Amino acid sequence: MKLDERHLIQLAAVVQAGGVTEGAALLGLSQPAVSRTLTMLEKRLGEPLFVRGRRPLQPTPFGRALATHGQTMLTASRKASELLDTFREGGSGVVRVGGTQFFTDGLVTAMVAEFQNAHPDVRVDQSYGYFADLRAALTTDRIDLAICPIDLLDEGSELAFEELLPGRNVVACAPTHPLLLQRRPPIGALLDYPWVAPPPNSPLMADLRSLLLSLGEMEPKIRYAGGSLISTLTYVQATNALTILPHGVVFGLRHVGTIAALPFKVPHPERALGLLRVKGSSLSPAVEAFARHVTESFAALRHLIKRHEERVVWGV
Amino acid sequence: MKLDERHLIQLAAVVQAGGVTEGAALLGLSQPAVSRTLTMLEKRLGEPLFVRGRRPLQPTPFGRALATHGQTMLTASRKASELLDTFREGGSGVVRVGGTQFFTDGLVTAMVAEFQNAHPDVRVDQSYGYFADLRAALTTDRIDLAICPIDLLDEGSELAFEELLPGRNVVACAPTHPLLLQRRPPIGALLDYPWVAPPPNSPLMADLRSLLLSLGEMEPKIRYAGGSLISTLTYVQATNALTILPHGVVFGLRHVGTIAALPFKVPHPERALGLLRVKGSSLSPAVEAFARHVTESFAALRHLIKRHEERVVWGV
DNA sequence: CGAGCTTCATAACAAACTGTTATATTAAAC
DNA sequence: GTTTAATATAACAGTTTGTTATGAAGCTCG
Repeated sequence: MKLDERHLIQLAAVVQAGGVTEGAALLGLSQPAVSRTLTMLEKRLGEPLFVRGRRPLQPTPFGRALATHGQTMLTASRKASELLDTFREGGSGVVRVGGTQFFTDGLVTAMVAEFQNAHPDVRVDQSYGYFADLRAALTTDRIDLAICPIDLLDEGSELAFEELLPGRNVVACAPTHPLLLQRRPPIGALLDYPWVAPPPNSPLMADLRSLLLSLGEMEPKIRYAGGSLISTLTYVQATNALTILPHGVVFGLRHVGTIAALPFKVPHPERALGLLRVKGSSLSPAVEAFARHVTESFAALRHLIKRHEERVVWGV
Repeated sequence: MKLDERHLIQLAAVVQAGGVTEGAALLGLSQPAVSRTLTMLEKRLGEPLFVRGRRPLQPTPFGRALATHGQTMLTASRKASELLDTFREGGSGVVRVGGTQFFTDGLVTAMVAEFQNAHPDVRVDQSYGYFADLRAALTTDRIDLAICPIDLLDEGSELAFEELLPGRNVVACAPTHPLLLQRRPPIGALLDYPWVAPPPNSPLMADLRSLLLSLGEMEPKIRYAGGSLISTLTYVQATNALTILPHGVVFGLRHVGTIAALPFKVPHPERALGLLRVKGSSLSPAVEAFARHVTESFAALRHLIKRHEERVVWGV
C-alpha cells in the first residue's frame, strides 16, 4: 500500500518533536492540520501510530519505524530547498564558459579562481575555441558564455555582446631583450629579430600578419608557432624573439616578470574582447553572477591600465 | 523556498526513467499528471528542469541535482510501503511477551526461536513474572501477551484466557536417581531425599508445599531453592535431590536427558497454563501471528504427549 | 521530405486533500 | 478540585490531484 509522503513527513516531525503542537510548528503548519493527518493515517493503516492517551506523546514501535522513513524524506526535502535557494542566488550550479586561448589563460582563469572563492559550489567548465566555434557552441547551448575577440562589425547577430577590453595589441619580448635598452628604437628594428607566432587560426595571428605586412615584410622570420600562452612566454623569455600579444594579457602579467611590451605603436585591430551570450536567453543565477564578476573584473583591469598609463608611457 | 515532496519524487522518476511517460508509469500515474507537475515546477522555480525541445528528455544540471533528492524520497517512500506491508502480514513488528520462569525457559523460548525462523524481522521482547505482575503488565500495555499458569476460577476478568496445557505436575529427578530403579516405589520414599524448591512465590512452590503436606511432612528437607530452570536441572542432575516441575516442561526436555519424572501421581492443581491477553484489545499482526504460533505449538505438544502416553505409562 | 509513430503539452472537470480558524475534550499539574 | 496545556473535532474555502480527451511536436524510416 502506498503512503502519502507528506503524511510520513508530518509523522516524523511529530515523533521528532515529541508532540503534535511542536511537530506542527517544526513544519510551519497549524496543529489541527497535523493532528488530522495522524488520525487519518491511523485509520487508514488500521494500526496505531501512538499509544493512546499518554501525554508525553509516545509512538508505537511501528509508528517509530515509519517515522524514520519520514525523517529521511524530511531531510531530503530540506536539502532540496536549500539547493534551490543557493542555486537561486548563484551559489550553486554550473557555468560553461568558452574563450580563446590567450585571453582565457592570461586573464580569465584567474577571474574564475577569484569567483570561486566566493562561490565554492559553482562548477566552472572551461573550453577553448575561436569565434566561430564559440558562436556555434553558444547557439547550441553547449556553453553559457564566451569571452573572445570579436570584429566590431559582427553586431546584430543572435548574440549579445558586451565589450570587456578594447582591441589593442603590443609587441612583446623578454624583459632582458636588447631593444628594451634603446630609448626610441626604430620600428624597422622589429624585423631584425625572429618572431613567435600565435596559433594559426587565431585573431592574433591575423594581427601579426598585418603588422609585419605594414612593415614591408612579406615573409617574416617565424621561428616558433602554435604554442599556447605559457609556451609562448617560456619561449620568448629564453630568446630574443618577439611576439604579438593582447595588451591586456601583457598588463595582467606585469608582476610576473616573464614578459615585457616594446614601445611600438601597433595598429589597432577593428576588434574588441567581448563577453558573448545568446540574446534573450535566461541564464542560471550562477552564470549571471559569473558574468557580472567577469565584467567587473575587466572593468577593474581597464581602470588599472588607465591609472598605470598616467604614470608610465606606453607606446612611442 | 519549500518544495512539494511529491513534485520532487515525480521529477526523480522522470529523470530516472528518461521520459515523462515512463516516469509516470513508474509511479503508476497518468502521463498528463506528471507532465503538468513538471511544467508547474519549472514555472514556480523559474528555472528550467529539462532542456526544452530535446527528445531523449535531458535534465538540466539543476534538474538533475534536485532529482537526486527526489530519488531519496522515492526510495524512502518505497521502504515505508514495504514496511507497512510486511508489518500487516505479521512479518515485522515487536512482540512483547511475559511468562513464568519455568514454562518460558522450558518451552516458550524454543517456540519463539521457531517462530522467528519464519518471521525474522519480528522482534520478541521477553520478560518474566508471575500472574499478578503479568496481569498488571498486560493492562498497562507493557506486554502484549502473557503465558502463565492461572487459577481456573479467575475467569471473567478483563483478560482473555486460552488454555495451553492442563495443570499437571510431576516429581522430577536425575535420570540416574535410585528411585527410578524401583518398579513401584512407595510414595513415602519421597521423603527420604532432599528437595529442590522452585522460586519462593511461584505457583510451583505452592504445589510443592501442598504435595509435601499431603505426605505428612511439615518441614520438608529443602536443600536448594530459588534457582531458575537451568539451575534446578543442573542441581538435580548432580545429586539425588527431587523437585517438582510442570509435566509439560519435563516432557519437553525428554530428549535432553537431564531430567526424568518419577512414577508418582501428584495431585492436580486447580490451575492451567494459559495464554493471556487483554480482552478486546486489537493486537498487531505480528503479535497475532505469534499467539497463533504459540497456541499451535502447545496443541502439537499436547498431541505428542497423548501419543507418548499411549505407549508409556506415566505415573503409577 | 513527408507519413507514421511516439512522446509530450494542454484542456476540462470531478474528487480529494490541504490548510485555516474556532471550539470541544482530555490529560497533567498544582 | 481547578487550572492549564495539549490534542481532537468541526466547518469551510481554496488548491491540488488525478482522470480522459485531444492537440502539438520530435523522431524515424522509406
